[in-house]
Amino acid sequence: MRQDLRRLILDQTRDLLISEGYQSLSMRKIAKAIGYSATSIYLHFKNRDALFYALIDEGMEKLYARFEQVKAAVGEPKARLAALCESYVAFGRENPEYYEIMFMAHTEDMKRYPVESYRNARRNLLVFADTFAEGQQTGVFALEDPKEASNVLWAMLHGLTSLLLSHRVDVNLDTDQLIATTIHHALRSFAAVPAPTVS
Amino acid sequence: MRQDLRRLILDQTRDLLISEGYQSLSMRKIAKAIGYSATSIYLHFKNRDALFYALIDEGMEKLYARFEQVKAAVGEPKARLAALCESYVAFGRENPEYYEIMFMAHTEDMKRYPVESYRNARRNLLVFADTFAEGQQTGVFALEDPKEASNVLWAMLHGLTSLLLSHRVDVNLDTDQLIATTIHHALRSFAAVPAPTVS
DNA sequence: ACCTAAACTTAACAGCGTTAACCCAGGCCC
DNA sequence: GGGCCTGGGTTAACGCTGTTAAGTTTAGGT
Repeated sequence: MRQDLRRLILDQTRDLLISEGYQSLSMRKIAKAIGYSATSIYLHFKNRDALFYALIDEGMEKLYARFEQVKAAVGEPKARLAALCESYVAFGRENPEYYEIMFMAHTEDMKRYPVESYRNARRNLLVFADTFAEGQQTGVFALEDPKEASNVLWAMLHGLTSLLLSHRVDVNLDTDQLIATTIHHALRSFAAVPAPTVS
Repeated sequence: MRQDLRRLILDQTRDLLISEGYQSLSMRKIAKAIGYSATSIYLHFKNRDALFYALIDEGMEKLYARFEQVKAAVGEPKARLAALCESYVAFGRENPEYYEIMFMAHTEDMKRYPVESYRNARRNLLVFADTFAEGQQTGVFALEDPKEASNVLWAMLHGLTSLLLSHRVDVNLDTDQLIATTIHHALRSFAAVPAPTVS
């Protein structure tokens, strides 16, 4: 069945991505993994990029599901924002292969990323923006534009996560400590109340 | 002469990188650009990665030169830190091709990045750390470890820069505004004095 | 029984990084 | 001067890559 093979391709590609990494992935390897010829993949995906886009979409869904859980569990905006931050970084560390294709894929690769997928991915940012807007109204956050604030926070979190995943951070630094400190500073920068003199 | 061709390879590779991008770069294209056979490149660089490492080193030098200028021009720690942040992001935007290979190159590609180059690159982080340490003593910054703080700040700046370069930021947002806000928040998170209630 | 359409395969193209083998000019030693 | 080595360069080739064109097989409908 048409849908079955598509599902099989996606699953095997994800497994290969996890086990062997993005770099060593090829259409022919995927073909071998699914037990079909390489060209059969093109019956289900326009090309290599389209296949990866589909995986990116899946990753975005996974991340969103995680955010939904946080949203349901934590009501207070400040605490929820903190939980979202931790959730984002944890997602990246637990699913490096997803995170890489989702947010670290090369510029040119993303040029033809479908608009509807882009909009779907944007939902994740909106979770941040909504929380910012909520906390802005209750006066716990100091910011001008929730949308802009969500991008600022995302940039901070993405910087941390991507540096960690690409092993560019000083090995002498404790990773968990660095994550905690970064999130602490990120949140502190949006806090309405005067911050303490020592971090 | 041996050194001349090495220089020519580096220059042409950089030019190709700028004009055609990282993705479409190949040893054979470089060869055509320098007017030699592809294999001649291997007489000067062990392999493709080594060639890129050399370019990364050049990029790190360029960035460092920029930082040195800031260091010389701005004495006060807080103002200097702000200038360094702006300088970092500006470097990324003005030299996207350098920034990409320096900080956005794929994980696996960096596994064999030479240790001495790594140490050289670290100098750039030290400029941040030194400024933090200086401001910490005079009491204008609230932080525990200057080294850790420099990594936190770097993560924030890198997140912003890489998202901008990969065109992942909402096009409706004004780029300069976003940069200003992000840097403002990043610095605010390290400020010792209580921050104002509105950003 | 014949036609069509879908699902899939084989063969091929052009390009990739890299290696092995070879060529050839210049300098050194006898 | 003849032999030899060496450094800088070459060509040919290997085994990859993504992708396309053409061909094959299979199932279903009339």
